[in-house]
Amino acid sequence: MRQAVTSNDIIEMVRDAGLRPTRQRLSLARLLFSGGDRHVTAEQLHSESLGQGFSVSLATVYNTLHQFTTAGLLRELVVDAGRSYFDTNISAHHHLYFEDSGILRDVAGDNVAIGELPALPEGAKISRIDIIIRVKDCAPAA
Amino acid sequence: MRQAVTSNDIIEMVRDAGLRPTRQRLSLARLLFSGGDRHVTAEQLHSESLGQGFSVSLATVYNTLHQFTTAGLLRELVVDAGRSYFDTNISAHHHLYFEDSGILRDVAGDNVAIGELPALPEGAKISRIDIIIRVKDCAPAA
DNA sequence: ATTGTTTTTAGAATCATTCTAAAATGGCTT
DNA sequence: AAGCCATTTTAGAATGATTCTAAAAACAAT
Ligand SMILES: [Mn+2]
Ligand SMILES: [Mn+2]
Ligand SMILES: [Zn+2]
Ligand SMILES: [Zn+2]
Repeated sequence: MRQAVTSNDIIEMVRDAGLRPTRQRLSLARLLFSGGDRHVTAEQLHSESLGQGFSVSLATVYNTLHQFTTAGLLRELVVDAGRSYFDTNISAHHHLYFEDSGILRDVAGDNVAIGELPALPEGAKISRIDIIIRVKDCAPAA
Repeated sequence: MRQAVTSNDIIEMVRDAGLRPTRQRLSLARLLFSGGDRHVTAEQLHSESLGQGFSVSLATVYNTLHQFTTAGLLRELVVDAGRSYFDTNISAHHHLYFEDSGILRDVAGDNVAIGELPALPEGAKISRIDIIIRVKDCAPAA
């Protein structure tokens, strides 16, 4: 399980990722990992931080999100051209995407079965399979 | 079948899409639909046009790609943050994406089975299901 | 405290895409 | 053919998310 709650858990998590537990990284990690799983954009996380009264630069938010992603603490989702979401749920699962509201919802990974795939070229390895179910909220976003 | 080869087929296709068969649209349509299926970006199609000696503005390439997409002649793929691909294959199928080279390859639609999905909210409709198998070409791109 | 490394930051730069407003073209009618 | 009006194309500016730059701040180790 990787449900961090205490300050020490957060510090551990960042340190284990090979990153210095700086004030900014710890605050962002707390926002990301202290509640349930989330899907956030850099801008969202940035304004959430400012809202909570602690200021980080947007550049640091981007740096941190990418560092966490490289360390395997986050997964980057491409669901909409020109905007990246970061997912705190790194287990195998897929997504429901509400195109109108921009909201993402998880779909359990075992709800999808993949049959035979074409043979891959020499030395190629599947790095990930992304499944996005695009939904049109025919009613205006609640 | 929608394999267009003759000039008349191309004109028909554009006209049936509710668009005037202008020189630019016909030339772009010919590039897109005269060979086998393709996955192109706006930039790619634009420089391909210039390469063939007929000049279109990039704005027109974007306009045309979106108009063709709206008309159902193309499908827009989001596979990489910050770059849109347009797919001339509009039948139900999925994609293999070579992350290093940026190449897309089709995967037959019946190679994938989707189980039960979570209940959708009132009036919501699935508009599309995108499956992207990301491949790391462990060897340098051929 | 000193030093050397890592991190943060403001602001500039990038880059795909969209927008704007003007010029060109197309389709009709006379 | 000439005139008219709607549609299309276009160059260039604008946008917006992201990345880069180079300098200041924070950190860890001595
Ligand atoms: Mn990225
Ligand atoms: Mn688009
Ligand atoms: Zn998720
Ligand atoms: Zn395809």
